[in-house]
Amino acid sequence: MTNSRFAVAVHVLTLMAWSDDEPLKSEQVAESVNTNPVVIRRMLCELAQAGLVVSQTGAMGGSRLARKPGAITLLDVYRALEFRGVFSLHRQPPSRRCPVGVNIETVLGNVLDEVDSAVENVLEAITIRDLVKRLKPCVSVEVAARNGTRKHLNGQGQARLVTEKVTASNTKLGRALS
Amino acid sequence: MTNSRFAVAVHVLTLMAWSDDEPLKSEQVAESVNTNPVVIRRMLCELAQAGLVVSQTGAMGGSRLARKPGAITLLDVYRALEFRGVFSLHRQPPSRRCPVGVNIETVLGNVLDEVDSAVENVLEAITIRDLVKRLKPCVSVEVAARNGTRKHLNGQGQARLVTEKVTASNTKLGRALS
DNA sequence: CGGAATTGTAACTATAATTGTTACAGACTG
DNA sequence: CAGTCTGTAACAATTATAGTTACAATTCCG
Repeated sequence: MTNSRFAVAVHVLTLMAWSDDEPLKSEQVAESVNTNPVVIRRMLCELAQAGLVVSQTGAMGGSRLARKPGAITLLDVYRALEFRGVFSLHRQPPSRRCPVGVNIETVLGNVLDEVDSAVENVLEAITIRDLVKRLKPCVSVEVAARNGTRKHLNGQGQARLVTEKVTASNTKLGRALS
Repeated sequence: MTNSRFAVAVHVLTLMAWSDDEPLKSEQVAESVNTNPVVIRRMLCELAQAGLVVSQTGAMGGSRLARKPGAITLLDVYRALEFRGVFSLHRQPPSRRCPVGVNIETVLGNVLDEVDSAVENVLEAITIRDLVKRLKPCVSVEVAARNGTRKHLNGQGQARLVTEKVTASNTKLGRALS
């Protein structure tokens, strides 16, 4: 798959799990993912339709997980994005005058189903909570490294237009992102 | 995956297995796959580089399997086409200023490796010979049906420019395709 | 209430991968 | 030598994804 939709969706949900129940703005998420906020909102709509996140419009709005991270599997994410399977069949159907062409789609379809099942079994066994857990050791290493080289790693952020009022942007993840 | 390269490659190899050792011309294969001969030749080059087929240039040339169908697994095909894995990571790397973004690629990479392994295990267990076997029952049903409706199903082929000499086109699969 | 902040969404453009097409040089057969 | 094929380059067409701009609708807060 040339596409990173799955990776981005998992990233987004993991970010929300990381930030507990605090709603995130699409702009914050976009900054972490390193893309455009509209791309994120588009994806959040899909995830919301699948019941994985809930969003709120208006000032102080944002999105958060609809369930606990342990109750969201990567299979849920995969299905939310409506992938059609790992491989595709022929774009245009093979010749019906050829004894192989006429039936290869059926046979291949069975193979692709087998592959898809295998993929789904793996994805079903991993939850967003698992990913957060896997993330934590990496991050503490990272934080340790960062403490040793504070001058290098701090201060490379662009100036953010954050007021000093206590807002959602001024909480745990908000600070991490700004 | 939006692409049908895998399906086409498997189709091609199955076709060659079906036709035993008789070399097939790219035009014949293209007719079965319902695409352009150059698309087939391009793919045959990849399969040849991977050691799955051998081709011969010149008159009376064509391509055939380099090994017995039972010695070619779908994993061989998958690898020949150099897929990079079932999913991709982010196109552009996530923010290094975000505690999630900075490590999500590592964590996701592990997940994608797990998925890829699962896919490869399935593909490794299926050979081209298996597919030919799976094909055969379908085809006999098809042949039976065709015999009942011969007038409909015959004669819809375009006129082919086949000489009546005994050529490769005049053998088992050649007849089926013409 | 009115203004500011955010999502949802439409309508584009841009980018990238695959697929399809034309053309032709080089290899092989008879 | 004449005719058949593959290998390959070059380019157009198609499709999916990603990015951008714009704006209506919703919600919060003073």
